[in-house]
Amino acid sequence: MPPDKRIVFEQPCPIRDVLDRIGDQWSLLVLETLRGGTKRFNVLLREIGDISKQMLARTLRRLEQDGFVARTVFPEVPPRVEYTLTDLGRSFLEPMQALVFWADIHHQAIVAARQRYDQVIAPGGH
Amino acid sequence: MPPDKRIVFEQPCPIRDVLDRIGDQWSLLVLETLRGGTKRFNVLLREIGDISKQMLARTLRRLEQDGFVARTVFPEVPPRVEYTLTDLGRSFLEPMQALVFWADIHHQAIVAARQRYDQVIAPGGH
DNA sequence: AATATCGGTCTCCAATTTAGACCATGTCAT
DNA sequence: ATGACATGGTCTAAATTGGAGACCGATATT
Repeated sequence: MPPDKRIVFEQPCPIRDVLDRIGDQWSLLVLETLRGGTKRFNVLLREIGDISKQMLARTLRRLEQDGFVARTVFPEVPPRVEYTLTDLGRSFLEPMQALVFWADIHHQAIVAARQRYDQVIAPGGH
Repeated sequence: MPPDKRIVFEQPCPIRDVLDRIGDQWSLLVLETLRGGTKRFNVLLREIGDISKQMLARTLRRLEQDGFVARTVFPEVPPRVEYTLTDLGRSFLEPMQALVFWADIHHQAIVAARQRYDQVIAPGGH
């Protein structure tokens, strides 16, 4: 993202600003995974399954930056780093929950729409 | 996305499947823009402002595919193509609205968190 | 010794996104 | 008649982003 894509009229547009952050491949998924409680880096990595270390590290750093998660380092060997939702992060789970419910309820409709599209529109093309 | 990243245990995981679609740079923004009613391609392009033609076209095609928006072509010259939310698309606006409200309410907290991060954590590094 | 754990970072390569040219067609002003 | 403009895209080349896997330092385990 260019440094100030989210700036409109000299002020950040809240919606754009927030959507730009959580609207990526992984943020929502990480947040959803942390709903289950404090977790270590490698636990997140394994639970999510198909995220790369690099992207998990980046996503967590941005979520930390924006105050959604807190990062705690334990100076042990081997190192231990725990990630946990902040109050802000937890408050975000509520609207997100609504989205997850919606997804559950309407998933079939989406799958059906895809099939219709593949059969009716795709062969002829636009 | 590899063709079947969203397939888990031989069945699509609804949450992953839906989040993978709407969780991209542009889908939520396009949907939010269409909340205002039926719009033509170039109107969307101008209202969103910093999306490229190609990405708008792609995003709209996927939203159409998944049944969120309907596409109507008027065989005029110059061509006219209108995009409008379907019932499914409109039903999605409700949980999304919750997200938008949340963003409005908590935007300041996020901005504050960023400043804290920049001042406290960034200089020392991790 | 070797090997594994842990939380990353780094490099290299593949995939995605962007900017911008281009297209066909018809209307409007010169 | 000629040129500019509008529309809804698509195509290409260049820039950005993402993934796979090597690597690290310190210690415990085999």
